[in-house]
Amino acid sequence: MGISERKQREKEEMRRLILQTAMRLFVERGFESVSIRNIAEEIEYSPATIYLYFKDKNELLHHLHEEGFLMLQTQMQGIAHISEPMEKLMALSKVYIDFGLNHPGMYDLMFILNAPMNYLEEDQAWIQGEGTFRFLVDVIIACQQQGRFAEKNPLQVALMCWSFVHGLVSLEIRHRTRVCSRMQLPQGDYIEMCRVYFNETLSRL
Amino acid sequence: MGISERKQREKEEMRRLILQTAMRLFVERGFESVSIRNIAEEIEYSPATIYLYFKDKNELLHHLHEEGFLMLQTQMQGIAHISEPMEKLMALSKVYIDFGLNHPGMYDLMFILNAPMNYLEEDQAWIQGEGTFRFLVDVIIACQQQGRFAEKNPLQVALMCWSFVHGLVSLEIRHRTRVCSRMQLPQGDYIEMCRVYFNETLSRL
DNA sequence: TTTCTAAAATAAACAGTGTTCATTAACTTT
DNA sequence: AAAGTTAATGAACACTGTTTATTTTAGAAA
Repeated sequence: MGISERKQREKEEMRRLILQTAMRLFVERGFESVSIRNIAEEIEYSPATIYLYFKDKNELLHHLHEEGFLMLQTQMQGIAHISEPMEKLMALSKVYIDFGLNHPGMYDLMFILNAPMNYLEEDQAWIQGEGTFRFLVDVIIACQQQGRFAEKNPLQVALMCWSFVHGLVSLEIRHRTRVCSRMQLPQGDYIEMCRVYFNETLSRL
Repeated sequence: MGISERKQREKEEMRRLILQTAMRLFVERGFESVSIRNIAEEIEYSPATIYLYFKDKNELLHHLHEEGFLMLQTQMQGIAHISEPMEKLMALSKVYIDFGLNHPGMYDLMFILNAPMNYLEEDQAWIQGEGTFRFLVDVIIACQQQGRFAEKNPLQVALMCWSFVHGLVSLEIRHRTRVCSRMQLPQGDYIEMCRVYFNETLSRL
């Protein structure tokens, strides 16, 4: 029964072709100008074909956002070797911020846009987000075992850290930090702000 | 020459009618489902008429986002009387977070969406944002005069505070805090997190 | 009061979007 | 070769923001 296996394989290849093309257009010309028709034209198929492989655009975007998490997690593997917890927390923040500023479109999809979340049911888990968040929580717990962050709920501390760096990145991406550039706050000092946040304040809890 | 004055007034009234209707639809049925045609139908004019009063949708959204800042600033006036700076900082955070969670569509427009910023030229000031940010900076400076926040750049400290609360609100609005609700972090504890952030950590700088 | 003119409003179109469905083409099985 | 199954598509639907030529409206001048 090699035929149905081949068909399965071809179907999977088609899915990947669509995703890869969508991703390429996405980073090439930005998110808001990637339509189903654009993708279809690029792969020389009819727009309707894409709907044979993905329920709707939300599902397509969800899979793209999944790819984004693979990218981010790859970056995060680069700091897995760091054993000193506070150093690791700083390094993690740097990875996160760099990722956001270097791949704003991807960051958008992962942490700002509604679309990829609309694909999930109300009660369904956001697996990618949880996996990444878990990484942060574990670092926080390691910090706590060194006596940092008092005996606070590690999830709460993790959410505080995440909120802080997400706030920085998303305000920057959506051009809201303009209030600062006009006020002569040195740009690109985000890592320094993390250092202040983590080393000089949060860690004294 | 009362006629041209009346015409001016009528023109201004029409602008307000469009803005008010847009705003109503906007809070009623959410942002993504408010089209120029919807607004036009609601006020019983042709869609093309709206383009006689607003250059494009970006400009319309920019004026809506301006209204949002008026709302927020009104809320902020409610804490103007507080003289103790750290208390004021906490109250300001509460106002900001409550505003975001109670008017997610408005918050979206003011701090997340690209559209209203696209109306501004590259080098043009984001007046509304700067005005509101200034309020925060002044509170920070008052805190510093009490010996808080060391001798850090007040703009930087302000951006850190803003990033933190914006991170919390925007992750919540865009349903990214799902990672926590599934991990049993008590929801609605944002104000407590601010307390920890400001009182127990940042203020020790 | 009637004609002229300038402003306001619109109908219709353009080019695009996501999505669906009846029809066609290709391939597998009988 | 005929029948059955699956994949792909053309064409349409109901939208979107936006522009332009045309018509309506209303004040000014005759």
